[in-house]
Amino acid sequence: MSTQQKLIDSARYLIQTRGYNGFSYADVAEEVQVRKASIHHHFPTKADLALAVVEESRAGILAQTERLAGNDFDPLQMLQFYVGYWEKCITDATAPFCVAGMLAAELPSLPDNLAEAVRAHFRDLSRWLETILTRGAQVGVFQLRGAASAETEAFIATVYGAMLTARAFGDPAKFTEIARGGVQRLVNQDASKATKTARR
Amino acid sequence: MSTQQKLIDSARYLIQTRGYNGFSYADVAEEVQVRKASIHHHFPTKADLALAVVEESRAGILAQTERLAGNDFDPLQMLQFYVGYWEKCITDATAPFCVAGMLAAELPSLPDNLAEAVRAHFRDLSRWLETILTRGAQVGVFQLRGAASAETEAFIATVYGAMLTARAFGDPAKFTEIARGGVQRLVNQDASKATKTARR
DNA sequence: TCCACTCAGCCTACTAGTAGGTAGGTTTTC
DNA sequence: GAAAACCTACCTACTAGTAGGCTGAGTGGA
Repeated sequence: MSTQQKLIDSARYLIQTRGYNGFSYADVAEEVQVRKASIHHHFPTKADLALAVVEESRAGILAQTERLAGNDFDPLQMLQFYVGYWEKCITDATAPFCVAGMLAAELPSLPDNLAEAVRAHFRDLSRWLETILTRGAQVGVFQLRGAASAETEAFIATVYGAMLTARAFGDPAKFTEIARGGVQRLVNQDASKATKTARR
Repeated sequence: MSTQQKLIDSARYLIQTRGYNGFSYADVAEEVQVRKASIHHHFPTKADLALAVVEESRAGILAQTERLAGNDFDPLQMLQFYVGYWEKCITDATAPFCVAGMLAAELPSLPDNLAEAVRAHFRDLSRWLETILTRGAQVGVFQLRGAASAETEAFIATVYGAMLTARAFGDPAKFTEIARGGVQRLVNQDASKATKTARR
């Protein structure tokens, strides 16, 4: 793996655990086993490094969004995949928190360009999830109580709130419990009782 | 107001906006218009200052919890009061985030005693809310889908997730929208349709 | 009433250590 | 041999925290 990638990975982990204001170039240098100056070679400023971390995540979401274009996906399975991804990350502590969630909390103290990237991340995530929820409602797998945008934001709040709660109680299991409840809430109870294969 | 209280208030605001790792004694000194050394006089270490902030919040919750002892309260009104409190704080930006929520995100990087106080805060909050939810279920105002503890944690996640979401999107209205939805979800639909006065 | 004393509160001036960042030279790679 | 990667050595600004002195409001005699 390239040093540049190692630097991004290290920064990601440090942001997840300690936040933007809680880590330094010295920490990254220690982890990746290079000198501080070498990090500045790849990322002139700390904001540049954090930006690279966020943009990498955004690219991941964007790639996922494009895969939804064909409309031939299972909305429920997609949501369960999303929650399951974080379940695994949080449970085995590889990524005990979403990097964008951490940065969102620190938003008012972040450099402008980084703050904007974080907001963009949430817009991207929101768009991706709203597509899934809308599609799910169309095929009858989901039952939305309000506007798709509002339901999407509520779902995002549940997932990120679940991360925070799990951290606050020091218990990863709480994430699973709360997040799965958030998915279940969207599922159309009538449809899931009647048929098990509610596809187009 | 005493200097000590001014220091706590200043620290509270700074933690809410920038987090524990995002502010310094210099910032507090600037705001309260005293010298750094004077802060150390009142609070020997930064952790002591932050601890005072958290303990003040805990005391508030504890006082609220004691008021529930008599069982003569309206559970729905209580929950709406809680959400309304944060609605006001976030909307008028007096307190754009819960101090414990912010610290919970930073938990892994906090000094031990401070981290423990934050966890204790969440235990207290959880106990208070669970009392309200349980009582609400007893009198039929609320309808709990699962265990009271699970519902409580889900509600906490929704509220704190709503704060994070509002900050991420730079829109305080999102907090109101999501949090009120969180309350509504608990309300017993049958009961609220049938009678408007579901008291003991 | 005056003096001696205490003490909280606040100050200036300082410490050791760390922050992010830079200048410029050396090594590695294509 | 040129570019990219990485280094040593350094800088300035800032961090939390300390040492020790000044002030002014009480307190307890005699």
